[in-house]
Amino acid sequence: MARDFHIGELAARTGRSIDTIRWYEKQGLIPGVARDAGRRRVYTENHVAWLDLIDRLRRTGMSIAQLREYTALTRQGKAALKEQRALLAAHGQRVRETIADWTEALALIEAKVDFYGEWMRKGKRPAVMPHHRASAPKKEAKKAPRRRTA
Amino acid sequence: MARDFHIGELAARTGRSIDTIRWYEKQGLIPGVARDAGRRRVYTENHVAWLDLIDRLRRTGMSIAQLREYTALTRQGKAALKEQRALLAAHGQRVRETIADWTEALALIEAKVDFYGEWMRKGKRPAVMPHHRASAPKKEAKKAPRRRTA
DNA sequence: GCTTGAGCTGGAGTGCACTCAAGGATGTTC
DNA sequence: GAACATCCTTGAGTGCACTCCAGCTCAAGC
Repeated sequence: MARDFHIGELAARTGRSIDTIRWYEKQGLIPGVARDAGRRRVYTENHVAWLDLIDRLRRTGMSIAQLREYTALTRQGKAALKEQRALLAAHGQRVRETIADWTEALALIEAKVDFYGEWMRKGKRPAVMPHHRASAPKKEAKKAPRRRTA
Repeated sequence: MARDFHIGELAARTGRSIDTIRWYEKQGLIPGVARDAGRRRVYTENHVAWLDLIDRLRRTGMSIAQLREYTALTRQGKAALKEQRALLAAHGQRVRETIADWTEALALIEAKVDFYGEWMRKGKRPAVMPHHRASAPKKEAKKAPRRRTA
């Protein structure tokens, strides 16, 4: 279909750096990369879509290791459909849990913002800040990923 | 009020490791740590509450640097009320944005899970996977924090 | 045919947030 | 008073996910 292209364009179109793309490939996250006569990597539209998916998963906290697993599964195509689905479903569950966790945290943050607002308006510290005898050790904290500093 | 305690108990009650607590202190995230006769750190109930707040903020992606800033502001008490509020409000905004981002990603993930389900049921790849000509470069990606591997 | 620009490889370096280890002091229990 | 737990400090090490660099090749434009 549409003409293929080199790494610079892929980088521009996906928002990742060239180095990151090469590094991802080395990590096994980018299947089907051809080379042209001059040994340069050649990409297709599919790679753009794939990197977009990768990005979604990364941004919702999937580690490179898990992404590598998932990529390996998709490489097996139909044969590993069940596993692909399971892996994604599990990730979806983690995402739901994290959203719940963040939503809860947001409530606390907003309460504290209100508390400050009160304090400023009244000139003196309001009686109750629901500093919440809440969260127990919460050993099983939700995970969330690091993002590039971009 | 309630008797004070040492670092081991604080660690147990907040779910952080002893090393982390000492490291946080060195980073300027824990004000008002007294010492007993034997130079051991002494904590109060307030420290438990404070660490819980810190934890909330950390888990919603606030960096140590920002936490340090916030801590410094609270150390100034009333004098920096406005800044404390602004910092927290800004963070709340980021949290809201991230939740929105994650929610959007979740929709894609679930769509893909359904897609796999279809594929498995029908035995052949369904026509449309809204592989979504969606997300543009998305240079301004939402940030999210790293979590301890715990 | 030479400059310019994009891409290549391999490997070292970075930033963040811990985490661990060594060697020692102090406190508590029997 | 000996054993053991708990705490102390300093400094080094870890894991993750990039990011940068040196030195090179290749292709295209003028």
